[in-house]
Amino acid sequence: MSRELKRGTIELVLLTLLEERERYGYEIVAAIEERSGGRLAVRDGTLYPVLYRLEEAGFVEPRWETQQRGVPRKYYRITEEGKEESRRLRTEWREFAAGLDAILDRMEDSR
Amino acid sequence: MSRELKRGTIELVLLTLLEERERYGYEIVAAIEERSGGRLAVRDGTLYPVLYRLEEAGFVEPRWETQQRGVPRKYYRITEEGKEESRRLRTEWREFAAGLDAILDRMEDSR
DNA sequence: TCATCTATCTTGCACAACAAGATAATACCT
DNA sequence: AGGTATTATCTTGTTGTGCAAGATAGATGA
Repeated sequence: MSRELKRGTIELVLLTLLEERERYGYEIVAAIEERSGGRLAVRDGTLYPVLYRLEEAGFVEPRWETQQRGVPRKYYRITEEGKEESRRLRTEWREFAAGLDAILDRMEDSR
Repeated sequence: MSRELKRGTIELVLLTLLEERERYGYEIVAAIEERSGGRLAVRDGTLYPVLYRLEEAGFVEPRWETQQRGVPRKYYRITEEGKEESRRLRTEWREFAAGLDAILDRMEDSR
């Protein structure tokens, strides 16, 4: 899937997945691929910087968890501000998609 | 509307509008705003470089038209390759939107 | 011991949309 | 005629963000 289309949507995807429950980065990478039916994919090198941006903005809060077995994981929890931002981004996405579809819908192959 | 969301979609929008009929740059700016119900907007400084990219790729062909009155206009016509590209981008957009919606749809406010 | 897996993190790059402004021809108003 | 506004195209420099590539490190198993 084109890199450009993803722009501006990854934050919304992360916040949405974190609204369901706490997750750690590596887990989110897999969740995105699975939940989108393989249509979306994000590299971990992309994901971590996004999580830092969200953290700095106060939308998520991290918590280290040392496992019985395996490497320590950094779990992220969404904040109230994060939920608000998620709603805002979701609305913006829907507005955008509706606007674009309004242009595409006149094409003969349009759905 | 956020700058980032638009990324990668402007070429599709232009090709779609040009599939309907020949248009010139300044006209396209207005058409985008009108047809999207005011939800999308693109500046002319953004649009012209996109048209050059499309021209260089062989997806559109320009033609100068000197008006009886007013400044000369550069009309763009879509090529066969351009129509193919338009279909390809349209499919890609729908796949992407479907993938993203699959993630969003589990949220309680999800439509 | 060595490879593999899980997991986090960093650096540098690419590229598209935008702001801001330049240019030019014409139209309108006084 | 002169001055301002309108239509229209084009250019330059900035910015943000996704990605490739690689580093690090602990745990596990052959």
